[in-house]
Amino acid sequence: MKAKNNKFTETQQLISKFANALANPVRISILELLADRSCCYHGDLSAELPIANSTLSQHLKVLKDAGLIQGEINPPKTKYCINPENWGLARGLLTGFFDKKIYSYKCD
Amino acid sequence: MKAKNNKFTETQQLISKFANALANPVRISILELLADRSCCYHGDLSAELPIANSTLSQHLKVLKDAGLIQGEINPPKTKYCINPENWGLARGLLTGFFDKKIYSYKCD
DNA sequence: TCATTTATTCGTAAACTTACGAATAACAGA
DNA sequence: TCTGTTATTCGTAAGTTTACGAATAAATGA
Repeated sequence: MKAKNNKFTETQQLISKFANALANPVRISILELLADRSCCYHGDLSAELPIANSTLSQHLKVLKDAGLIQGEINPPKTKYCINPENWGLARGLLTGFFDKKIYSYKCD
Repeated sequence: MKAKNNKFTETQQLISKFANALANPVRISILELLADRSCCYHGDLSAELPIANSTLSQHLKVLKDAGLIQGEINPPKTKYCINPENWGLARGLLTGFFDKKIYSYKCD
């Protein structure tokens, strides 16, 4: 079945959704800081990153909408962490995508 | 050293660059079709994908600029294929990114 | 109650993305 | 040379992203 008829598979859409969340160096930094737990709070991240607070909130929203992180609001602070289930899903999908066999590497 | 001072590392920028190339389901489809060699030419891809030729050219350009594919022009046809070196680089970077240890999964 | 701290939302501007059809280019073959 | 085939580039429109500062919200502590 052609992509033309079905548009795109669920997997293709998920891969592109996760890739989109990773498609910005600020967000890569955020994920690294959260992953190694050197930051947990918005304020911690803000101190490390070269962007305004409001911009940071936007990036956190993108990551949250993609499901890669979760936030726990305890005003006036918000604690963030990696969402382990979706992190694993993203890893599996991306790994699977890149591990596919590439036939006939060279244009010939 | 803080990201704030250095802006971003080379690796962070590379990861986001590759992720950006993957951040669209059309481009995921293109890469899958090229990877399993069911398509090689612009025309083959065009027959499979629900977009105009000119839009396909744009997506191919994004993938080429990211280094994930290469094209060989033999007018009036153009043959495309995966760029194996950069494909391997992207796989390594993305895999490395996701394989990092996640400390203390849960917000607590 | 009022001020402080922390983070988000709002308003806005600039840049980028995605899409299309029309125009163009580049060669093969009649 | 003229025509047909294939793909790219151009021009354009609509929508999205990224960025900032100002305004707002939500609790704590004075």
